[in-house]
Amino acid sequence: MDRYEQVTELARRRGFMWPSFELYGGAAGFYDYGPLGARLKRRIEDIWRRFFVIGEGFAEIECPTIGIEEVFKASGHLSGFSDPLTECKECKEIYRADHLIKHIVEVPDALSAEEIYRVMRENDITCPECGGELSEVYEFNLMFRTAIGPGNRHPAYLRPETAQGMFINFQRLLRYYRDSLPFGAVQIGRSYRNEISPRQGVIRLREFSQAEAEVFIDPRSKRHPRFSEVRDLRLRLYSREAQERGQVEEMSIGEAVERGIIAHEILAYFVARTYEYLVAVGVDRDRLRFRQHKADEMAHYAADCWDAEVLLDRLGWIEIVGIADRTDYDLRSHMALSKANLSVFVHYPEPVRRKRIAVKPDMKALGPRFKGRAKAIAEALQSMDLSNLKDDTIKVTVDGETYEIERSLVSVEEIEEEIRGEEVVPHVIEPSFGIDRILYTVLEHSYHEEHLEDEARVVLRFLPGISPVDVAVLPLMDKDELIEPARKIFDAFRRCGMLAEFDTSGSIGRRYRRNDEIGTPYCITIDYQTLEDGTVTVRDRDTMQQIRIGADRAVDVIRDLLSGALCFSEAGAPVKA
RNA sequence: GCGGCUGUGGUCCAGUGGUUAUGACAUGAGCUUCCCAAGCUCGUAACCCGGGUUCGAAUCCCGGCAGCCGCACCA
Repeated sequence: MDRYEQVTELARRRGFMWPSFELYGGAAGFYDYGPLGARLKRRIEDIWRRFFVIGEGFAEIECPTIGIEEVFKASGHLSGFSDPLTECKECKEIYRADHLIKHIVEVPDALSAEEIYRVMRENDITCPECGGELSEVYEFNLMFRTAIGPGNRHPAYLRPETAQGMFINFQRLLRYYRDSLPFGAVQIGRSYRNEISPRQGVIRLREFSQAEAEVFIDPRSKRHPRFSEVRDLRLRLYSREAQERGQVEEMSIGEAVERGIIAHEILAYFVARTYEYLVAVGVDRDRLRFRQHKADEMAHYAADCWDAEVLLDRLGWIEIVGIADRTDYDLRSHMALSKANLSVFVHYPEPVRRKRIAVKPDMKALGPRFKGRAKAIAEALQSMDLSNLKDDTIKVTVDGETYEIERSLVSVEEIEEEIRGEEVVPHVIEPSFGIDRILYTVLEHSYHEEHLEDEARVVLRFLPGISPVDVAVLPLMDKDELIEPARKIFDAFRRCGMLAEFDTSGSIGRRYRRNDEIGTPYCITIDYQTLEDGTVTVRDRDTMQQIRIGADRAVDVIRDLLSGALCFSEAGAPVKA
């Protein structure tokens, strides 16, 4: 059994995650989170909120998981997110149709399915495997399609990313942030991709959870005001050039920007924050690197992209976060399709004064004379070069017709104007987190097997605050006189909102091991000494050491241990083994 | 989607065309003043689904589903 198998087996058995629809034989690409998994996921998401919603001040919103067709027309997912496929009628092999005509057509992407099929027939393309006849070309779109209301009048799709929710709410968000850049909005939620063949458990799902931030910035400056906070952070970078050499480089964030390895401060800033977040949820920093996308693997919207990758036992390096500079691609696309103005007026620090020659046609005279065409003629006059305005009569051509206008009907004056700012379409920096993959990584990187004497101890070394259970309360024996005081402590934890488990079954050692396996950081045991002097033992998951503390301090001590305010060895009197 | 391998209690595994499907671990109840998966007693619990062959199928055959490996796919 390799690590992947051990972790998924444990996760299944102890209630972290289960294949969905098992009762009816299952469906690939879907997973349920069990009691411990759902809690673990919530905690991973809550820490994400602490970093990005609270730490960065990005507003969290929640949008429908179903989107109407226009959204994905604009986003490019309707055309760019699908592949033209063809099938061999003989051997049933399936091919990317555009790949088969690559050597004939320069840009097969630009062709429709019908056009590709026509090219294939004209060139007698047959199955590369068996030479059989190929079927008509059909589009396989990775989006799940549905319809709003009865009939098929309003096609809709399950969203393939949460990002579009932030883009289409851009005007509302901009208003919410009182018309000023930069600002960010985030969403944590489900997305859907109808993968052709999902495998590897929770790593490639058809329904998955994303946490995405869309940070709208002024495109004129990609500096970050808090860059100094992360400048000295060192991490492993695997840039395009480094990949050519096959050599990962460790360097500081500041150096990466200075050397132009990461394009700009803002992208680098979020690479750094992503690193901090991943380490804070329990990703092993020695199995974490940031890899730059090569030009040909970039998504259709991205200008630059860095992935956080983790090393997993069976699967190798796996992407868990993508940090992309989406530039103004999305906002411009939505502007073009919706005709809405998705730009921001940015004020200059100082208004700029500028002199300008203004041509003013006399509309009182032009209006009655040219009626409906007056406006077009006036505009033509205004756009004329001054040199054309010297003669007594001015000739203007509008829509192929030439009009003669007396020079006296046009006045030219110099005006001074104040320019206070300009309209810009913001660029978007997008850190996009795959929550399910992060959760699996946390499980695998937390998994430890220890060999004590001749038995194995399996421990999930979750960081405090991540583990699904905060503390277990264990009466040494299943006796009323021990259960009663134990219950009191258990209730005290619950009243304080801490997640405690109460367990009387089996021997104390067995219960410790059970809690090790689900990563409970501390166990409190109530024994006969408790009845005499009111103390209980606290056992530390990682060292298996114990201390004695007063039962009345149990809640405070555990809370401080979990928050890191208190160190275990100083929290109480040590218990000799 | 294609090809190969696989599918037995919660987990790991044994097994056979024919009585009541083997075991370990886990799990439930109980006993044991029991601090690191101890012991004892008694329980609960499975042949992936559908069809076919057969007197009889969990076993053989076909199809489906799921998992693993390879190919393709993964904007």
